[in-house]
Amino acid sequence: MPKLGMEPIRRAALLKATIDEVAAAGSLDVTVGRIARRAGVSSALAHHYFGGKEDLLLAAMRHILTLYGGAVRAALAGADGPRARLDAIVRAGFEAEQFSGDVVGAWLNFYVAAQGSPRAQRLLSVYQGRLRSNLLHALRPLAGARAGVAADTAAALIDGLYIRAALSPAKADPSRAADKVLDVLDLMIAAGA
Amino acid sequence: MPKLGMEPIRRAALLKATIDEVAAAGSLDVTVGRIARRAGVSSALAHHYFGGKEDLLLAAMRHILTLYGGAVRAALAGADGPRARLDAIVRAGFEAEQFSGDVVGAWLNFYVAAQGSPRAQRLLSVYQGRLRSNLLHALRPLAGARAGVAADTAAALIDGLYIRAALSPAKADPSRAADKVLDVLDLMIAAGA
Amino acid sequence: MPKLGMEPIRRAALLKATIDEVAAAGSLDVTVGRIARRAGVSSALAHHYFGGKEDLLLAAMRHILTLYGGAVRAALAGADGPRARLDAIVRAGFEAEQFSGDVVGAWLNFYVAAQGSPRAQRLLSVYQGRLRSNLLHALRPLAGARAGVAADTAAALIDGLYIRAALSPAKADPSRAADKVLDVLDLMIAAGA
Amino acid sequence: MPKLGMEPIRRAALLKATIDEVAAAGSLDVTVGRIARRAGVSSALAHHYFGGKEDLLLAAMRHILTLYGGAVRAALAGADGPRARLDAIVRAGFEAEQFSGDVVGAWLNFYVAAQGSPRAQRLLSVYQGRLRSNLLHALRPLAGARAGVAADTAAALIDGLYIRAALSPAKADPSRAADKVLDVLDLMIAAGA
DNA sequence: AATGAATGAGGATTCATTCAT
DNA sequence: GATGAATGAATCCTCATTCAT
Repeated sequence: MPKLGMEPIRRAALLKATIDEVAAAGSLDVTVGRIARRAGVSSALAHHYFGGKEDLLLAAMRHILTLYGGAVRAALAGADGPRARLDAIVRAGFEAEQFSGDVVGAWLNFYVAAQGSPRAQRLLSVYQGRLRSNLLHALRPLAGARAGVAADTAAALIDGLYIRAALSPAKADPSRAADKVLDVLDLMIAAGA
Repeated sequence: MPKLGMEPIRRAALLKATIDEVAAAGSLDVTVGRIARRAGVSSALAHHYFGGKEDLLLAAMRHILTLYGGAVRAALAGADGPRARLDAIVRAGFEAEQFSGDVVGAWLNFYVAAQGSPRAQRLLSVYQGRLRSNLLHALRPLAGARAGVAADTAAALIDGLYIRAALSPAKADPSRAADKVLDVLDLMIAAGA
Repeated sequence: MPKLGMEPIRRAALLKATIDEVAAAGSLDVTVGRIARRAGVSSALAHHYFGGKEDLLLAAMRHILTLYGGAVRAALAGADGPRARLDAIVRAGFEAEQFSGDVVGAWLNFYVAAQGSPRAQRLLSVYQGRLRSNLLHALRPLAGARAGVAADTAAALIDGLYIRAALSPAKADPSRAADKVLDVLDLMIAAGA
Repeated sequence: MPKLGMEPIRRAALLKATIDEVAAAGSLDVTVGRIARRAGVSSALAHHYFGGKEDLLLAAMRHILTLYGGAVRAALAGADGPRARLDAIVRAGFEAEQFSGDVVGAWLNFYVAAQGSPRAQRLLSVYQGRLRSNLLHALRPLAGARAGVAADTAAALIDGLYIRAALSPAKADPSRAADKVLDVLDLMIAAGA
C-alpha cells in the first residue's frame, strides 16, 4: 500500500542506509541490494529515486557534507573573536553529534575513493575549500602572513586524525583529537607573533 | 617459451603491476585480469603464484612496506643525533625515490581498505608501530615527557599530508610536506623546553 | 515480461531441468548454465532461487525422494496384509510413473555422489531408513527373526537392480526387476517358516 | 636425475594414486594435479605417460578389473565342484585383499560414471560379462534352467552390496556380504531342485 | 508508490593441457 | 626422463539494472 508523500522519507532512509552500510563494510564495496534491504525497500526503488549506484553514493557523500557544513555554521554562529572561531571550526569537525561514529568511517571511504571519480572530486574540493577558507579567515588576524601555511598544516592534521580515528579499533577521543590540532595552531600562532 | 627461474621475475612484475594498477584505478577495485595483463601474463599465472586476489593485494602492501622500511633504515644509518634522526625519519617517508608517485596512491588505498581485512590491519599496525617507535626514539631526548604526544601528532600529520598528496591533482612538493611536519615538531620541541 | 507468482513455476522447472540434465549427462558434472538453459531461464535466476549449485542439486535429490515417498505411500494405502504390503513397497520403487526413465539415472548419480557431501548423505539415509523400515514392518509377520536379514538383502538387491537398470543401454523391464526381488523375498520367507 | 627403466614404476604409481585419489574424493571429480602430486610426479608426466585425464581414469579402471580378474581366477583354481566354484566367485569379489578398502570406493565411481563414456561402458561390460559367465558356468549344474535368472539376481545383489559397502560410513563386513549372496543362491538352487 | 522477476555483463578461480628445456 | 612455466577455456557466482505490473 504505497502512500503519498513517501519520497522524502524513502530518500532519507536510503541515504542513511548507504552511510551505515559503507561504514559497516569499511569500504565502498557495498551492493545496492544490501543498502536497499537495510532501508527496508527494494533495490529497484533505490534506482527509481537515485538513478544508479554512483548517484546514490554521491548523494550520500553530499549528505555528509551538508551535515558537516551545518555543524560548522552553527558553531561559528556562537563564536566570538578569531581564536574562538578557530576553536569552533576545529571542534565542529570532530565533535558534531551527527559527525561521529559511522559517519566518519563512511566519510573516509568517500574521501579516498574520490580519486577515481571526477564528480566525487568536485564534491571533495567543496569540503577542502570550505575548511581552508574558514581556517584562513580565522587565522589571518592571528598569524598574519603565516596564516596560509598554518591553515594547510591544520587541514592536513585534521585529515590525518580522521583517518586514524576511523581506522583504530578503539574509538579515539574526539575531544583530544581537536586539542591536538588547536595546540599546534596555538604554537604556530605564537611563533608567528 | 617457458624458461627456468622465471618465478621471482614474474612475482616482482605482478607486484609492480598491482601497485601501478591500484594507483591508476584509484581504488582496490581492480581485476586480477587487468593486473595480469599489465604484467604481461595471464590471470591464471597470478593465481598460480599468489594463490588469489587477496593474497596478491596483501603481498603488494607488504612490498610497499618493505620498500618504506628500507628507505627509513638507510636514512637513519647516516643520521647523527636526535634532530638529524627526526629529519631522516620524516623525509624518508616523503622523499624516498621508491615511495613517490604511484606508490603513495596505492598505499593510501591499502591503508583505508585495511578496515575490512584483519590481515591487512596486522600489516598496517606494523607500519604504524614502526613509525611511532622511530619518532618516539628520536623525540625522547628532545621533548622529554611530551615526546608521546608529539609523535602522535607528527604521525597523524604525516598521514594527512599523504592523503592530500595522493588526492590533489597537482603533484605536491614532497620536500615542502616534510618541512611542514618538521616545523611542527620543532615548535613542539621548543615549547616543551 | 515478468509476471507475478512465477517463483513456484520457476523452481519446479529448474528442478525438473536438473534431473533431466543429470540423467542426460550421466553424471553430476553438469553446469548451472546448461540446467538453466534447459529450464528456459538464465543461470542467474537459478542462483537467485536456489542459492548455488550444490543447493540446486540437493533440492533435486530431495524432490526425487519426495516423489518416491509419495509413490510408496500411495501403494501402501491400497495394500491389504503383509505380503501385499511387500509387493506394494517393492513395485512402487520400480514402477511408479514418476520414478521411471531419467529419474532413475539421476537418482543413481546422486546416490553415489553422496559419498562426498554430508548433506547429501543425510538425505540418502532418509531414503535408506524409510525403505528398510517399510520392508521390516511388512516382513516381521512373515519372516520373524530373519526379517532383518531379509530386509537388508532385499534393499541391497533393489539398489543393485537400479544400478543395472540405469547402466544398461536397453531399458530393462521394471516389472521383471520387481519380480526378482519378490521371488527372493518369498524364498527367504518360505525358508524361515 | 631421471633414470632408465622408470616408466613401469611411474605408471604403476600413477594408477595407484588415481585409485586412491578417486576413493578419497568419493567421486571422479579429481584433478590430474592432485593425482600426480600423490604419485610424487609432475602433472605433465601423467599426460606424458597416459595421454590425458580420461585415458588415465580408464587405465585405472582397467587396472582394477585386472586385479579382480586375477583374484577370481586364483580362487577358482582351488575350487572343487560347482558349489565350491560359486563360493569362490562370490567371495573373490568381496574378500580379495587387493579388492578391499579404497578400491571398492573407486570402483563404484567408475561403475556409475560409465554411463557417459562409451569406452568405460565397454570396460564395464567386460566385468559384467565375466561375472555373469562365471556364475552361469557354476550354476548350470546346480540350477538347470533357472541358472540364468539366478545368475542375474546374484550379480545384481553383488552390485547392490558393493554400493552399500562403499557408501556406508561403517566398514561393512565383507564376509557377511558374501554370505548374503550365497544364502540367496542356495535358496534359489534348492527351490529349483 | 513500489516491487518481484529476470538478465547480461563481468570477475575470481580452477584445470587440463602444451611446450621448451 | 621429467618438469617448471604458462595459458585458454570453462564455470560458478554476483550485481547493477530494467521492466511489467
